[in-house]
Amino acid sequence: MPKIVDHDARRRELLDAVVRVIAQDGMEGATTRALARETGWSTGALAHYFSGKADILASALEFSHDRIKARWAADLADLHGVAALRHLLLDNLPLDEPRRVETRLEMVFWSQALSDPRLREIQRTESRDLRDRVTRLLEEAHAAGELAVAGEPIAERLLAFVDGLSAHAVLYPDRLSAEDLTAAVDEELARLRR
Amino acid sequence: MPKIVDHDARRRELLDAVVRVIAQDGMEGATTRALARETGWSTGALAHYFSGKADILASALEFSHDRIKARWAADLADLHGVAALRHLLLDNLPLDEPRRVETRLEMVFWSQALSDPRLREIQRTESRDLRDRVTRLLEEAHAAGELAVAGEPIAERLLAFVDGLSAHAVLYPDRLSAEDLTAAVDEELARLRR
Amino acid sequence: MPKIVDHDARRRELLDAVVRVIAQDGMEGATTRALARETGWSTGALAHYFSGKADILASALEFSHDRIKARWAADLADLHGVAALRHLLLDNLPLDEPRRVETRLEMVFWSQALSDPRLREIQRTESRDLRDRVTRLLEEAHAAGELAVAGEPIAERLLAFVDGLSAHAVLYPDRLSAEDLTAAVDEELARLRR
Amino acid sequence: MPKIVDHDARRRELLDAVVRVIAQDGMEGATTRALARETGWSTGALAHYFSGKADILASALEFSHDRIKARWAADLADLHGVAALRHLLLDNLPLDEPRRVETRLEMVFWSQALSDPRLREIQRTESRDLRDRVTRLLEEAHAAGELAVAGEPIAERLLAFVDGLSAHAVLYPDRLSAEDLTAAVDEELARLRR
DNA sequence: CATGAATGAGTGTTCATTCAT
DNA sequence: TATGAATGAACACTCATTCAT
Repeated sequence: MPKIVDHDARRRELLDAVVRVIAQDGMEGATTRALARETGWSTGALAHYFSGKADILASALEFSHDRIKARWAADLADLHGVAALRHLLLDNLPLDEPRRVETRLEMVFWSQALSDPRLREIQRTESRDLRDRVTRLLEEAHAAGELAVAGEPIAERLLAFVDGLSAHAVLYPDRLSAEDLTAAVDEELARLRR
Repeated sequence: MPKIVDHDARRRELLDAVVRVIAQDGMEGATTRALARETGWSTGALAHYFSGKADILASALEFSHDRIKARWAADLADLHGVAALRHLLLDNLPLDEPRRVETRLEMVFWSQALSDPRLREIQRTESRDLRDRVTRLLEEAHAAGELAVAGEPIAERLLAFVDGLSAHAVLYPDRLSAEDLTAAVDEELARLRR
Repeated sequence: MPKIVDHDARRRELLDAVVRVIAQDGMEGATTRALARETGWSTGALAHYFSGKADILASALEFSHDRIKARWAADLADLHGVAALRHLLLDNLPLDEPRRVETRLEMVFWSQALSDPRLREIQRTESRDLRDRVTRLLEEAHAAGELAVAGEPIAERLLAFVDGLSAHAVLYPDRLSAEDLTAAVDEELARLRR
Repeated sequence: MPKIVDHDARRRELLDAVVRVIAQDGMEGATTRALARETGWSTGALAHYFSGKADILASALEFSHDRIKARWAADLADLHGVAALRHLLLDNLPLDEPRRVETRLEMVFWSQALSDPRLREIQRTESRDLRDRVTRLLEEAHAAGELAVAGEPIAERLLAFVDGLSAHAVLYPDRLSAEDLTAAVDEELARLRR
């Protein structure tokens, strides 16, 4: 009997390394050799799990999103209304190193998505899901009397704000500390209460 | 008798084409050959004006910023306070095709800057200048009684918001129209009046 | 308790699949994976029966020849003189699909043999055996008064003609039908009668 | 002013080397690196003259055919009837080293053509042109009273015979000398006179 | 015996750069 | 100045082979 590998588990293990490389060195640094080196496997090994580089990249983006959503599922299970909303928004900010990696990855893929329809579609779907989730939380909080307003346009702007803060925070870390980011979100939420 | 060329004028002419290619096809599409083709010159010709590809890219980023700042110098000359502030913020949004090109370019360079210190430094400087300019306009408007508040942190957040909106607008054009973007800025300014 | 496998029978079973792949997709299509897939076994299984790819290819060539010779042994048992000769020559032509496969295989190996001494030696031996067999049949027919001439040079030319017809027939199927091929051989034999 | 290269002349120069490599080492030996080495240029240089390896191979086949046809144009200018026909048929045989190279090349491409429609089409066209040319020479000789028969089927068989002889001569050089090949053609022509 | 995961050298190709003209 | 031919390292990818299971 040959060694049997859990393909999905191995893919996730590989993609974890791929995400690190892209976040660290950008798309130019993400050569197949560099990816193989970071995974600890040979270049040929990647071929068993991905159909090619485009598949690796798209899978890495999906993997990162899946991991984030799994975290939300765990973290938001017991939260509701504004508390849940706040948690979700803060989770989208580069407040610690793992999330700085996520933000950097996301920014690299924003750029790629501008000229790659497949990546753009992945991000479109993910972003819409997040917006809808925020919209629902806004409405939940509004129904509970926690917020004075709700609605998709507000969700839209909140997320744009969060993404703008995230980008600035990783590009200009001396200008926006974790506290600044948290305070910015809290003040936005405070405004929505009025 | 050597041909006399206005180096700086030629550089700007070349960089205009470079900016178009990067905004259109991303960094992967910006090969030296593609850049040369778009400029209408040969690859060797670019070598007379730039020390290499890294120089072309950095120069393209600076060129785009310079052109934007020149536009501000012209547009903001007769504007003051909130009117100037509003114009500046709206100018940072992809409200028309030329500025969509600028936003796309900027996003490509955000990604590059994450792993390229030289580009990051250029953006750092430009971004700080813009933030300081916005801070001054806020204070000017506050002094004139147009705004209830002012200060660098507000400038910081305004610009983060504008960049977040810009990114979302080019990535998800069906979600944020030019009117949505303008309305978002106007409501932010309205809030600052209270 | 190891499984008992008839090695030679298994080899022939594998080689039958190998021959199909080579005849169908050429040498470039005959990757170890493609061969394994067609055999229905894993790549590793082939390693138990062959020392490597070169061995697979040489064995495939020999296998095809062996199968052809076994067919002759059966078909020619009761034939003599010109009748046997005619049968043998026609058997070398791509008159039906199985023999088109044989011709295609042979042509692929002609090409390989030009730069592979081992394959060339196999073909040399097989071709000489066939030529000698044809020579003997010519002499048998001549002795029986069926033919006016005999001799090795005639065998040589007959076989060159048959191979040329075979190659043309598979390369340009619209130019040489099965009937054309049969007629060509029959006219050659008719000439030898005079 | 840059060095200006006659692209077509350079292509022919490169293809001459490509033909040598393929005839010598077969298709497996014709790696881009090996081709570049034989041409005396770098691998990148080939990219200036060919769109890729498939283009190199197809061009090499066409180049060889063009060179052969140019030779015919020169050699057959003053020949007519059977003399022209004889010259043309003998020219198709590997009677000397340059034509052994041509035969080897042709055989490699026969094999490739079996699984490559583009190459097959090139050979189809060339082969049909040659057949038509032979048919015309047969009719010319027949009209001049030099031959007792003529017609396309005879051309078809003559060329199949010549190709079969060619293949056997390069595969089994000890069995068919240049004299044997010449004699075989001459006897075929003698038969057509009766 | 049989598997298929893993290897890494080798492939065709692209590209920033150099430089003779 | 400007050209574009030429380079050769680096790229993504394939493949015959090995081997632990």
